[in-house]
Amino acid sequence: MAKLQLEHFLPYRLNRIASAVSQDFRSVYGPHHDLTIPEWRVLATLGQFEEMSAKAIGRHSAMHKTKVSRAVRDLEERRWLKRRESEEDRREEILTLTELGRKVYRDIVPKAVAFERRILDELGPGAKPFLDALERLEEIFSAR
Amino acid sequence: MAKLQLEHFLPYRLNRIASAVSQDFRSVYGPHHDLTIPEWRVLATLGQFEEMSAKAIGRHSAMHKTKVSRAVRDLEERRWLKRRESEEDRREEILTLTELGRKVYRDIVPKAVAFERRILDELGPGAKPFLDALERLEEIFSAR
DNA sequence: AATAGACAGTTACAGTCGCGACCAATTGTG
DNA sequence: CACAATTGGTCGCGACTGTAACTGTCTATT
Repeated sequence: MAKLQLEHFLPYRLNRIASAVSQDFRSVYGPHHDLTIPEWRVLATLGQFEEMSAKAIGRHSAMHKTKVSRAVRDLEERRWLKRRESEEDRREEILTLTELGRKVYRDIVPKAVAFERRILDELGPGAKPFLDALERLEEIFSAR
Repeated sequence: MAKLQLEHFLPYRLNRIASAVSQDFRSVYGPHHDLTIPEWRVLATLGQFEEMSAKAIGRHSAMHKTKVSRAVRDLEERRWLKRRESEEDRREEILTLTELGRKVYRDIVPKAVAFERRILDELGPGAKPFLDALERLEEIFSAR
């Protein structure tokens, strides 16, 4: 009978590591801005692309459309983004960050980049093969 | 201004990969047994250790005690495990799998091992450094 | 022996999530 | 041009989660 040790089982380990990393990343922006992960993803996507529809944000950040919808609603209430009706397709809303939203974005990005840098530095020479493996995994699972 | 591309950002990638792997792992046992992740973790832990308290299961499988409590309740209803009061400490309950529970466990384990094997094989020579990096990350984040 | 604090496990509650139904706008088909 | 099918976005619902409060038991201090 094959043995299985949960603590060495890949899906389990990946989940633990992913949530530990996310949890720790919270400490990067948490103290200054109170953000959920979905909100952060919307902010990051809009910071990156200037303007985008909710649909496109969902595609780019791998979020269900209801999750995007709610994150957008909350960010709008906080005046970090605004919406305007698309002219070509009036079902669509074009979303952009407000000046305040961009300010927060510019505040967080360098911290996020440094956070990632710190982790990769701790992996040392192991970082490159690790990132390669992640890429390979992304390929594998996007094909399914 | 440092740039940030969400799709290449480590916490984001780890979360995506972890949930894709878990999702895909569901397809291993899903068709035969309907199990949630917490239930699977309890089953796997008890399969591994024969008998254990809920507290110990939580520690070993990194789950909050309320999550363990509910998973145990559900598995008990399904007659996959049973509880008995500890004799040394009557606050504690000693949990063990029933024969039915062990049957399910023995059915799933080889599939789980094969599932993991398949992923690592797809990583080829990159598998070893990848696993090393995971171990390193576990160290880093358990220290925090 | 009595009582205060710690501890195992459960429960109530509030927040979050995804599915499915929905609305309004758009596109395709006859 | 009508009307059926599709699409972007929202909302209600049930399922699941962690926090905090609670119950019952144990342990340490007196």
